[in-house]
Amino acid sequence: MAAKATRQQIVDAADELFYARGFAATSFADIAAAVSISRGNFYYHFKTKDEILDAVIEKRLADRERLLAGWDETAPDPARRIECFVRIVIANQTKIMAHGCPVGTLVTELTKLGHASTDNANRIMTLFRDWLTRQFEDLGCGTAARENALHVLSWSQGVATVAQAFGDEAFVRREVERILQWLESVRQQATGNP
Amino acid sequence: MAAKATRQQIVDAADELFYARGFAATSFADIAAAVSISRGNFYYHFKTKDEILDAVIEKRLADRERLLAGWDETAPDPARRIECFVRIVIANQTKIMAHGCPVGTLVTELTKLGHASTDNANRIMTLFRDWLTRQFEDLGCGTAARENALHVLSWSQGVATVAQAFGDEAFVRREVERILQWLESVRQQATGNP
DNA sequence: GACTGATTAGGATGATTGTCCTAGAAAGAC
DNA sequence: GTCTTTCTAGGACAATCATCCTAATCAGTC
Repeated sequence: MAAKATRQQIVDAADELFYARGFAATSFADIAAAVSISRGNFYYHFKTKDEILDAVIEKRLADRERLLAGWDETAPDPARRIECFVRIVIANQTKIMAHGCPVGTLVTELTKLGHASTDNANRIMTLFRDWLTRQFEDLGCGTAARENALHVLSWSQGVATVAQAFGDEAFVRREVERILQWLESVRQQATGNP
Repeated sequence: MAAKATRQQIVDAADELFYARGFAATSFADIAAAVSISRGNFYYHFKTKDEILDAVIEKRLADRERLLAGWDETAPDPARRIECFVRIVIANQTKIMAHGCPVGTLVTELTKLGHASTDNANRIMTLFRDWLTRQFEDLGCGTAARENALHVLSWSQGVATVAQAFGDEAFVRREVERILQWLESVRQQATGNP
């Protein structure tokens, strides 16, 4: 139980540090210091840095799956669910302006490093893409569902990058309004409902 | 002259390596090997790694300024100039799918590193933003010019990130068509011309 | 209370890093 | 041809890193 707690603490700390500083720039010592344990103890739980990375990816994946499943249950229709997705850039605005998108920046970094876990990290991107595709299908978009899903995903990545660069809150709000307006027009065209 | 050539070679090699692997993951030895010079010779031209980074940023900035100035001269109207900007994601598609946007990924990395040259790198982002703003102003968008500029910039960053993640060429083409359609509607509304 | 396995601490190791130094080669001035 | 400046080479340095190892401590069982 103490072990479980320690392991969980390590993954949580690594998750935040990888997000804030990047994977490569975060050292064993950094994570150990954040959890207040020794490097030796560290090695007992994770034999390599790549193992921690994979654990962090699994955690992030599980977190996002839970988030999406929650929206599937609570939001009444696909359009509202997509809106939930869109609004996370406002909910997480402060963190995004400081460190960008947790998913996009990790994939970018691992790709550049030629890291073996790149595909693994990409599973989170794929999760978002497929979930969004399902929502647009439910909305009645048919074959355009996947295209629209990638459009929303791409939109979120762009907003995160520019928000990080300029730290412009008003920009984020305007972009959310803009994409929601687009979403509404897609919904009307797909359903025929006003 | 030999010195100038060597220095230029170093900057060019660093530019490519920083793009392909990232700034932190590129070592002195990597750049030296790419140019086939010794680390000692290296130090003669650049005293610190940060100096190389700043030189690379200056080069990228100058390259982009030249690119934009070229469009200012060759393209007949602001809408066509913005279209030139949009189409670079197709022209550079292969590199973007491999390493993302050279500007966006650098800013993201330096921000995470808390690097002193973050603001410096952001000057390239700002260059794009201000140039795009000028184009939308010339188009007659008035106060919406800056908002539209950020929209296009954000669009390009999102496309680059998703293209890098999924390696989907068709997605890039569709997104270009989409934004050009939007651009056309903005132009019509701003100018009143068909 | 002794025993066993899980957990922790902290130092050792070898590789890599950015930085620095010194000596020699090249090149141009006089 | 000598001299001075510019350039190049290659090794030395301390710091940092991921990784590994060994010994101590803890918790639960008999």
